[in-house]
Amino acid sequence: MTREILVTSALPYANGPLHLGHIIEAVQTDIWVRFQKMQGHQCLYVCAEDTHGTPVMIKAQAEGLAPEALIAKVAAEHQADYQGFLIGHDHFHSTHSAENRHFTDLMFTRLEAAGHIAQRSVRQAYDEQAGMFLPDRYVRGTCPRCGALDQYGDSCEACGATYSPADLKNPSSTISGTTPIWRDSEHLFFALGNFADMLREWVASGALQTSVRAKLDEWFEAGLQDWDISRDAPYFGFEIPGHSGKFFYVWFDAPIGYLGSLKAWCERHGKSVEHYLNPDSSVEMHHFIGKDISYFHTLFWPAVLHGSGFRRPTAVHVHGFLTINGQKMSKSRGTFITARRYLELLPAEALRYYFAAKLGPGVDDIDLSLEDFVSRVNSDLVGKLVNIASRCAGFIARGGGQLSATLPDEALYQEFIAARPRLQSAYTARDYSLAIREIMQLADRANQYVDSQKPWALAKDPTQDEAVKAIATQGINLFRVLMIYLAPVLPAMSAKASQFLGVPLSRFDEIDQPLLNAPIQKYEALATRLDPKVVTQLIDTASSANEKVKTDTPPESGKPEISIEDFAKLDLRVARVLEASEVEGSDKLLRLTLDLGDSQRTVFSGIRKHYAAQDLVGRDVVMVANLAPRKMRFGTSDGMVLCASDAQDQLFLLSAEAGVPPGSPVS
RNA sequence: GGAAAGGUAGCUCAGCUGGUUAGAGCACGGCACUCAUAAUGCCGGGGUCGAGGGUUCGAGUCCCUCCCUUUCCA
Repeated sequence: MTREILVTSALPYANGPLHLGHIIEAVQTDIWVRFQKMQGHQCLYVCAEDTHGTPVMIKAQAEGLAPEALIAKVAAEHQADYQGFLIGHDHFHSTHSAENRHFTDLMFTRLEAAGHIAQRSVRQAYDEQAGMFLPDRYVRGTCPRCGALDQYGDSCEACGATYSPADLKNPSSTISGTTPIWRDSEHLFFALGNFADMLREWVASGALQTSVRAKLDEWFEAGLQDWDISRDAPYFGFEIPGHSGKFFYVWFDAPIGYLGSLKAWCERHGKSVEHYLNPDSSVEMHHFIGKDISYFHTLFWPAVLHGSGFRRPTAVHVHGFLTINGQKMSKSRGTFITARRYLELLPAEALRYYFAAKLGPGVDDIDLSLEDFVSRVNSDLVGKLVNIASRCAGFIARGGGQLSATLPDEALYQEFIAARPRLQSAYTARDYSLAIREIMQLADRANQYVDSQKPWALAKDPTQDEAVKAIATQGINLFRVLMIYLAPVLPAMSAKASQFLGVPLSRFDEIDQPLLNAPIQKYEALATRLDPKVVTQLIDTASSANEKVKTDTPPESGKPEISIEDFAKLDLRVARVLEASEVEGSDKLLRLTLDLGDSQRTVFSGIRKHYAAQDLVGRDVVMVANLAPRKMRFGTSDGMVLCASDAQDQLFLLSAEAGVPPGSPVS
């Protein structure tokens, strides 16, 4: 039975380049879509640029562009990157489009008419100089709990506390640097709570992975809160009909972008968009997303769809994050690898293959281990898979370029075909790593077969020409089956293989018949080995390649330049450790008593993991003597000792050379 | 703080509802072969399955405690 399937992956946001985290999601989705198409299903893959909101507006200002110009530029870059990775969107649209406005207005109007929109006043930080309300992330200040400086308005990176910008001490606007004032404004809210029963029923329908479902149960338990969907001007977005000066929050119209893109596709292809979106539509709708945006896609989105008279998603498929060499992607570590950077250095399909080999159906994070990446691609793809064709092609060419009329080992061919249902269910379930394992096992079998038949030995005997050709024909046929199995993952390579074999590799059921009596073309390399040195450059130079990126986002590691006067404010002193003891009730802290020559200080230092208390006594360390005292649970810390840390967060205590009297100033 | 996922050979990972000597790929060592992009095949070394308790005739697999990593908290 032919299924109709609408598929989306999350919309990339128009304020920065795509990185490999975007790509893994696109690859996961694309493989699934290509697989469905190879099953003969009608599968439509749409995506769009997510364009609205404060970050885009600010960035456009910073670049001296109109927002429309910025999003056009970024969207073009994003699409080029997607194409580079062979992502086969049937349509790529924009949330800043007539189609999206149509659905956004329509859905809001319907929700409002049905009583799902509430209105109430919200007090929010306001930047008088910039003349705008500030999202939480645009207010920075001192954490109210731990006192860490320069924290975002919603949470503290140092102690993990969450709060509202109003709780920050010394708040300042990241836009103008001025101190924000607090101002009231009317906001519109989507009454999510109205949909609790509907959502529970939807969740029970099996639309979600079990772990995501468990998360939803938690959210249900906590109670569904109204969702603030309006923002005040100035805001780059759609003005809300009937509420002049109010704009749709970017997260309201972003998922609607799926539908806007669908509508644009339908109009170009003479199809009815209602067919896809009616509540009783038989079309399946699948969303692929990262786990960070689960809430929007598993609660708000189905509720908004349902509340405005549309169908709900068939499934939301959530994947984990991408790490590089086991570490979080980070600009300062150089592991923030942009899609562009990768494509400049390496072939797209190598990464597609590697991601496929590691992607499972769960929400676990996926690690890109560069060393593993190289060996995996080189040995699996080149050493095993491509090698089958490469080692057999010569025998066929010498025998006239024509495959034999029969397979010498029909049973082996059957064994390869027999894997098909297992692979189909693995692909369907997004368990690509399982599929790849199976396929590579078969590739091993194919090499074993050739090895056991030793065609190169037979080739020395002219009377054995037919046998040699038959063995190679068997090998080529096994290769053909494998390339069809891998076609969703390796579309370009399978296209090349298709030319080589002279037949399409576009549907799984093509393998029912072996390829016999057919001419094949001269073999040309289908894949080449990755050079480990080049792969290393992904990281080595990624940080410098991203310098441009760095300057237009708040620096993560780099701190703002300071003057000599700023530096002079620090009172750094050499101090001798008189006593050191472990703090009971803490596994990180040591209590240090420091001698400053004319006085003594008590300082708590979180270095217990790296230094034993008794080893510190007598050492001359460097301390900040004029740091504001901080009250802690265990007492007051009156200063801090300085440490260096490496990338693994190993700490190295700074110490002074012997002979310096305690209390000496450091400058 | 609350919650989730994970911690299995040097590396990346499989191990279903508990059951014979814990697996694969890569890396490593030896042998074979030379058709193939020094590819392939065979053989081998290597793991107290995070730690400690418990249930059981029997636990990587179930229960409890703890440690570590990662993630989520609208």
